[in-house]
This record gives sequence, structure tokens and C-alpha cells, in this order.
Amino acid sequence: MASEQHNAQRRTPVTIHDVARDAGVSVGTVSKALNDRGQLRPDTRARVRATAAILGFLPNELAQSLHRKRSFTVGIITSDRFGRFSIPLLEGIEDALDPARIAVFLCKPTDDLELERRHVDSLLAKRVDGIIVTSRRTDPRRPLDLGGASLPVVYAYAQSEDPAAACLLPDDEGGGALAGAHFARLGRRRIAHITGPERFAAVRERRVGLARALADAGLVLDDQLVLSGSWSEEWGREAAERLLDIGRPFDAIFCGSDQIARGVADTLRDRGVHVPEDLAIVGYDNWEIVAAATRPPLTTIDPCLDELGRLAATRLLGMIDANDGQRAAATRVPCRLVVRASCGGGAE
Amino acid sequence: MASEQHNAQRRTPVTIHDVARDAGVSVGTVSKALNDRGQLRPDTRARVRATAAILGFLPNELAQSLHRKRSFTVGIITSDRFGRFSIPLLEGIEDALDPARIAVFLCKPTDDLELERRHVDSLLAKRVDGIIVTSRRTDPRRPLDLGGASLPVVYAYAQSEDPAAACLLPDDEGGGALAGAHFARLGRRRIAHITGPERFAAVRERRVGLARALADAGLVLDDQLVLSGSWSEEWGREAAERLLDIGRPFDAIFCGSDQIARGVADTLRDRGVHVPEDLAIVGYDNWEIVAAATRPPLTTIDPCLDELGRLAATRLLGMIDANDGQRAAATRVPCRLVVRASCGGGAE
DNA sequence: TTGTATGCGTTATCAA
DNA sequence: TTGATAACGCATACAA
Repeated sequence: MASEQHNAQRRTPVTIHDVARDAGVSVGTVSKALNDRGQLRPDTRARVRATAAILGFLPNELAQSLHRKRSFTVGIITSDRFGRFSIPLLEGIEDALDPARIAVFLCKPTDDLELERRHVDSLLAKRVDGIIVTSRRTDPRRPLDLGGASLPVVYAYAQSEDPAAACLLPDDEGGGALAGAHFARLGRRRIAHITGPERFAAVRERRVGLARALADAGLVLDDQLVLSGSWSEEWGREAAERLLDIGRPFDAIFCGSDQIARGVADTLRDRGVHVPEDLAIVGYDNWEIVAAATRPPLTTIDPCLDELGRLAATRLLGMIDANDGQRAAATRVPCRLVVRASCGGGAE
Repeated sequence: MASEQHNAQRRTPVTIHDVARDAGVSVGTVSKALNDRGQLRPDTRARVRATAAILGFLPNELAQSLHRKRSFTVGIITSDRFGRFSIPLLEGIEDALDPARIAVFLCKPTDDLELERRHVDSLLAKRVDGIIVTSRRTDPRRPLDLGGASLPVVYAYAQSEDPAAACLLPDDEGGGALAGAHFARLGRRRIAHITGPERFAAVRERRVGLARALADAGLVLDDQLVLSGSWSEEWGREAAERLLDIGRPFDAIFCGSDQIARGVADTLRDRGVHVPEDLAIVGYDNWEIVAAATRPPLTTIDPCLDELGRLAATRLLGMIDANDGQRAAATRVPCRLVVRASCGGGAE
């Protein structure tokens, strides 16, 4: 019955010996039958399979791993407590790992290098086949301390100070360029930029991309119209106010995050500025829950973190198979423009 | 050097045999020295420890688990792809599991029972010590199909149809009551309620709690002022409009989620209604990023999911130790009122 | 075609 | 105080 699992004494799992006994063969035969190895008479194979199924036999992967010297697990280490980046990343990672029948150990998020060290030790002790390091910002970080051990590591949405490390990063410059090009295509001429703290590499790179795309269209990015602050809605509101008060004309705003864009949109609404008629807005992140709820819904840059996660996991699988440390420099994953309403219809 | 890990051939991890050889003792002695077992001369113990440290020896937990018949891992199964609930839950779970030196296998979120079944098999094959089932809503779900196996399972922010299952749920009725009592205490008399779909148990329970608290204060919940729809900001806006247009007086709104509350607040702002002077608002979830960014910041009910996760993990640990299925009915975890600005100052 | 023996890395029991 | 040795559950080389 349904509640059986609760009061029943915990049964010890059925082993290959149980199957062997019930099927009237030896353990070796069971192993061969179940793994399609060696030469077995078809009917024994079938009989063994049947009894294994009846008993609900599941091979003990601990024993298998011990034998194969490969655990079919990977560890994930992250500093993104809030999960904003980890969630989509994780989705992609699991997408790629699932088919390879690899399970993931998720470590508790932390910034503390000492705790991280302990997590690594724990993973090493579990003989994970590899480790994926994830972060909440893309600036270079100290290389993961493997403490003398050696196994494949890839950084996803994170970057190691070690130039030889395998890193996958969003193409922030490309993302900025996407926004700039979109504005230019729509005939906007004077672009403002409200973004996060200057110390973030992402902030600087997106700005470079924006400027490049504008230049390509014969436009110039006016430094007076670039405001960097924090990543919050609050800052979006404040910066929008400031921009409107300078009295310098502009017809579009590229925001460093959807949250900033949300704040900007709210302020424009308060001040009677019409979006997209008077002003076009492009956000960043494609954080659905914010972008879609904004009035008007935000056209935004999607950093495609799920894809980045997929690629990271795929790269890790490659390194695991290659059985060596694969020197692979940083890779940039392209972003995607998602058109909603804040720049006007998606017409080309 | 830093890049050593990348080009180096992958070293095979150091084993207890390596330590034994280097220390000039037998493997048994190493095991005893490292685990503080048996009677050993202090200096041998020290010598073994030293060489283990030098070699960077980490016991192979696969082998340990095989031997101990206990893996010190638990699996987490969830249907919450977006992570809104899983993230805080996971934080609590890991808080409780970390000190017990237990690692977690995180399974890819899914609604598909067939895929869930495969995840369970994978976890069983890894001989996890227990499983935590998590969800994105609290309505009863089909019991996890263990396929005849038997091991501890606890449902966190999820409920099994099996009445004997160990479930931890937020006290939604209590949460509703918290909101009602807060309004009453502040002198609000006519409370409106904008909430999610009626089919959610949480919606019904919170409403019951609200009504109860109001009744306790000699107030009555006016059915005309209760609107249920979806969980979105959009619905918050629409419902607020509707409420204002009915022409029925009210001086407070209890919202089913912070997102709904955000929509409500935006609409009130548009319509020139002052919060909290004209209308008080209480949200639900204490989703910091929304609640704090709303104007004014939302007073809200915090379901304390991290605490719920902690309790769930603790309960699981108990079941694992007890070595039997612990008949433990559903437990409700209390919510917490978080006072910000949307009801006026936090004065009692 | 099937069974037996060995090893994977640990821990634990029993001798020495 | 220390060293062999037998599990743990599985896969595989080799023997029958």
C-alpha cells in the first residue's frame, strides 16, 4: 500500500547476488546478462533479466564507480546565493548532463574561499568526474583550489585568473552591440545608457559594444548620457529622473538590467513620457518575470544562460572523455535580442 | 603553477595504500590512525597523519559508502523549474545537511512522473540515504514512487496524498491570519483580498485565516471584496482597477503574492490613491527583490521557506538515524510578518 | 555457455 | 601495538 514505505523496516537493497540466487546462476552471469557482455544463451539472459526486474534490482553505483574509477557525477560550486544566474545555468547544465547519465552534486553557495575549499575536498572525496564553477559576476576570480588534485574544471558565467582555464562567458560586448544596432535600425539617434557599477567587467564591455554598434551606424555615444550606479530598480528610477533633468535630448535608453529598466519605465510613466513613442528602452537579462510585467513589456538582451550552461557541461564532458586537461581559453557565448514592446513593434 | 591542473595528465587519486607505503605501515594502521580507532602508539598515529597530509590523501567515499552501507548523500526532487520556492528551500536544506556532512544530488526539475521515476531510480542506484521532495505548490501530489524500495522521504513545501507521509508545509492559514490581525491592529475595518487561483489550497487557506483574524477583531470579510485570479502583477493591476470601480469602500488590501501586490500598488499610484494613507497593503512571499522595490516597500508575509527547508532536512536526518520510516504527519511551519512601509510605520 | 577468482579502496575482525 | 584478511557489490579475465 501507499504507506508501506513509512512503517516498513528499511529493506536492504537487492544485490546482484540476490538476482543470481533467484535466477539459479552465478553473479558473473548476472553481470554479463545485464550488461550485454560475453556469450550467453539467449534464454538465460532473458531469465536473468526477468528475475532482476521482478526483484527491482538496481546496480549499486557506488560499487560500479569504485570499479570503473569513474563516478558519473560532477560537482557544481557557486557563489550565487540568490540563484538569479544559477537557475538558468543549472537548467542548461542538467540538460547536457542528463543524457550522459551524469548526476550533479550541488554545493551550498558561498563567497568564502575557505568554505569553497572544503566543498572541493568533499567533491574530490566523492570522486566526481569534474567540477563546474559558477558565479554571479563574470569578473576573473581566483582559480579553484584543487589542492594538488587534478581533474577537469570549467567555469560557467565565471572566469578564472588562470588564462589556461576553460571559461564560458556571455558575450557582453556583443549584447551591448545588439542593443545599439537595434536602436540604430529603428532610427533612434541619441542613446542614453543607465547601467550598473563601473567595476563590473560586464558594465564596461556592454558599453564598449554599444558604442561600437552606434559608431557603425554613424552615431556617437554621448558620455554625458551614460550613468552608472547599482543594479537596482531604485537606481533606474533615480537615473531616469536625472537624465530627464539634464535637459540633453535623447530618444532611447539602454539599461544594464531589466530591473534598472523597470525602474526607468516606471519613472518615465510618472513623468508622462511615452514609451516607446518618446523614448525607446532596451533592458538586459530577459528576466521574464520582470521584463514581461513592465509597462510596456521590455525589449531586452537575453544572455542565454541556459545555452551557456549547456555548452559548459558539454565542454566538461569533452574534457572528461579526453582524459586530460584540454587547454581551452575563454569562450564567449552570443546573446540574443528579445523584442517586446518597449522599442515599438518588432518591425525590421 | 596555476595552470598545472590543465595540462597535467590526470593523476589517479592517492589511496590508503600509498599512505601506508610512505608511512611504512599497513593499510589497517592507516585506517585506524586516520579514524581514531583502536590502540596505536601516538607517534605512529602522528606519522601516518603527517604523510597523509603531505600526500593530500582524501579517503574515497565511494569505498567508504560501499562498506558502511550509507552514502551520506540525499537526493532532491523538485517540480519548481523557476526556482522561486526551491532556492530558499534549498538554502535551508543545505544549512541543515552541511553540518551532518551530507551532500545533495539535485535532480532536474520536472512535472513528468515518468521522468521523476527515472530520477528516483538514479538516486536509489546511488544509494542516497533519503530523498526530499519539493514543489511549487502545496496541494497534495501523488506519493513519490519508490518502486518497491524503502527509504526515508520527506516532502518540503509539498504534500503527499499519503496521509502517513512526512510533509512540511507553510502555515498558510496562519499567514492569512497574520495579515488580518495586522490590519485590525492598525485600525483598518474593511479589508479587500486580491489573490491567486481558487484551486490552490494556499489561496483557500490564507483566506480562511484572514477571515478568522478579522472575526477575532469583530470584523467581517466581505465576499464582494475578494477577487481571485492568477498570481501575476498583471492580475494585481486589473483586480485593483476592478475593486476601485465597484464603489464599495475598503481601506486595506491583502494580496496573495508580492507580485500581485506590486501590480496593485502600481495601479493605486496611477489612480492617485495614496498608500498607506488611503489604503494599506500586505503582500505575501517576502520576495525581497519585489517587496523592497515596490513604492512604498511592501509589508508582507514571509513563509520562511529557508526555515521550512531546515526543518525538512532535520526531519529527514531523524528518519535516517531512526532507521525506520517514522510516521510523521504533516507539519505546518509558522509564517512571519515583515513590516515595511505599505501599511504605515511598524508601530504596535 | 557458464562459473570462479580477483581487484576497486575502505573498514573491521582477528591474529600476532 | 600492529599486520593480515575478509567483507561491501560489482565487473572482468580466466578457467571450466
